[in-house]
Amino acid sequence: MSKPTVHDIAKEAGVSLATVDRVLNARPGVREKTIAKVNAAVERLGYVRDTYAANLARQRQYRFVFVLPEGPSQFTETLKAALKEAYASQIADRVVLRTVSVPANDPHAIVRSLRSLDTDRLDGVAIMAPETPQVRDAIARLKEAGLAVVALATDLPNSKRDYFIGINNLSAGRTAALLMGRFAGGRGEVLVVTNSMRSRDSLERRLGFDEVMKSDFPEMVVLPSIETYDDPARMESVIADVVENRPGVVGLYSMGLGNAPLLDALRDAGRAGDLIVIAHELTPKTREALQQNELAAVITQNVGHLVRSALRVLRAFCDSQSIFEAQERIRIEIVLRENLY
Amino acid sequence: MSKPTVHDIAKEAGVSLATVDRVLNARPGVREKTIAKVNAAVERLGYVRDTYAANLARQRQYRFVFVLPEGPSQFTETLKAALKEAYASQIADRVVLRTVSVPANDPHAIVRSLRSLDTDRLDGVAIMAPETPQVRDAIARLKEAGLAVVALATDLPNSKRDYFIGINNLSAGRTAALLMGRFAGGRGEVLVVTNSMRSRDSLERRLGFDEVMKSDFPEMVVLPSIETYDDPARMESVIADVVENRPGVVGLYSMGLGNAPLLDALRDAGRAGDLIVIAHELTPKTREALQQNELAAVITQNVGHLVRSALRVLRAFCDSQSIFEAQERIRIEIVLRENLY
DNA sequence: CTAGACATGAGGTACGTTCCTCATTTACCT
DNA sequence: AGGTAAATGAGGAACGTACCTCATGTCTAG
Repeated sequence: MSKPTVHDIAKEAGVSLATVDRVLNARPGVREKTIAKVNAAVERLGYVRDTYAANLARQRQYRFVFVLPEGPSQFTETLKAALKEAYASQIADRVVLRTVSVPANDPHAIVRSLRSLDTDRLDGVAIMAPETPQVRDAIARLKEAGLAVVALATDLPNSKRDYFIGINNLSAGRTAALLMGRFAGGRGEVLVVTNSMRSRDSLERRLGFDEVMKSDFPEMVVLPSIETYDDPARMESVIADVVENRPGVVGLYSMGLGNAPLLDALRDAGRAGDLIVIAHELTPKTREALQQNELAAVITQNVGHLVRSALRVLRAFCDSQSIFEAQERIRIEIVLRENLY
Repeated sequence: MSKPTVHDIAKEAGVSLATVDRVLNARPGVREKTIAKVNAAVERLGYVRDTYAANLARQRQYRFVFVLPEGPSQFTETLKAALKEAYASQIADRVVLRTVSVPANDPHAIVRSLRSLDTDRLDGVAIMAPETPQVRDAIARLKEAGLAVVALATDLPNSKRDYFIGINNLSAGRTAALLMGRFAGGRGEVLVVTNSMRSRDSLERRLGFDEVMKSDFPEMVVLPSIETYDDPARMESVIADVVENRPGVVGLYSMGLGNAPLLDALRDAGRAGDLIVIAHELTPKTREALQQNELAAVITQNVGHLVRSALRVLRAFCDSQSIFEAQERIRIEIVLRENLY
């Protein structure tokens, strides 16, 4: 009645416990025919390995480091909170976690941090950082040392990272465009702002945004991307310019970070709730703006999923197990005023 | 260096292993002073119980039954698939699962099924069924027998169920209205269809839909709900009527089940991709319709979350542990063509 | 036919916890 | 002080799996 164990498999297959163990753990020294017998028994009894017991016996420890951008970004804060939360749950069992903060805009500092990691006392690293040649080299070094490496939230596609955990930013941009186009009724001009176009995320989002705008809303005009370089004053002047000189602008797509200054500037200009504003990442600020109808929609990813997925994937790579892709795909979530949860 | 064990605690507190065990598991027969000593040691060493080992030793088994509506509903099918998937993962550890199908529209058959459950060999039940007085009574009986009972997807608010796992349908309706209003530009008539208004879900969605329509889009006209009683022919005639006699209709909100016949009828009438159609539940059919631009949006809940959450909550109630509400809240997801994942 | 390689069996220990029994110590009451 | 109840200690078995050693069985090449 209860779950079958390895002993049951041994009996069912007519072999010894040792052989069952050899087959289940892919150890050498078993004939094809015997392997088939054991697998058949597994199949027949519906055996599933008791991970509790297995991990206990294996005495496995996973030592991971999360390298995250420092500074008071709302996104990073929620990420750290999610990490703490995941650590307290069963997903982090047998995981020893450490977080390292690095200045996001200083490639050398990032590299220094990555190089200072003690690869002997580590099994995996999750990195959220912009891609530079130096970062690529540092990752190559980590991989050579045999660590599992995943890119978190921001991809590092040309590095040797094992996996990317995050949303497809092209799709995110396409989703934003579809919403913008439909909300605007397919007419008018759209302003696109970001803190920096040097970030891969912004580039990809812009690309996707343009694709859908062109194909689905050919009558709309998308203005060139404006960079604010995290400067609130610059943001103010951009918005002021729109108010005064651009009466045709009906929508605003904020691709990058820095939604707080944007919302402030809109309020100051008296255009909050009037323009169709679509932004990224659900934070306390954007949440409030949704409630106030100052944001039409927020496109976001579930940060809890992000870190849980990172942990699962790192573990899988450490054990050179395969990954259940469907479970690790991070969804592009659309949040409106009414589904703020 | 590695995690402290009960043995370390015993040494640190200067007591025996047996006493540590008594304290950790709140067994009687330990002086207050000794309890304090042990707890101090736990604190000092940062001991956390190894749940793997604990569950292994405890030999805990959770015997759950899922009572689901039978019949070839796409939603039920995906639910069952998700259940199977969850069963194979760590979330279902030490869980013995069984599924029971009941005819959704036969309250007596549902009650018969619920009554036939052997409460002695069961720890918890998840039920997806419309609420009737008889169902309420049957649930009361299950509770009296000491089982954990959760309502799945459809709430049973007046029964003695311990918890409801699913989305807030009022919010779902409100979300649909917000999308519909913004997509339609705040003008035009909206047709609302469902297979049956006898379902609480449809009632609540309609309520939420009307609320937002009235407050945010006062110029739009929402027509009375039309019931199709799962009859494709009736669906055809409803759509045909709109095409011929209702030129003012710009949008269609499908609140309930039966999206396949709806989409067929729209295609037949040549109105697919022309009307703004919003429906519920992501299934292969609605997924395809999104891709074809025949559906403007789908409002859905993640079925994987639904069952995982149900399993977690049932376990928590069995162990009379508290529930981490934030984790169990099922999100109202908005799916467009571009974030179909 | 036999050496040697390979396949399999038998049995043990370990992981961290739970839960049990039985013996011993301690504290308290009269 | 003696008796009794409560508190504590000591030790062991079990959970399901991993991993180890050593013995034995089986096949194949020369």
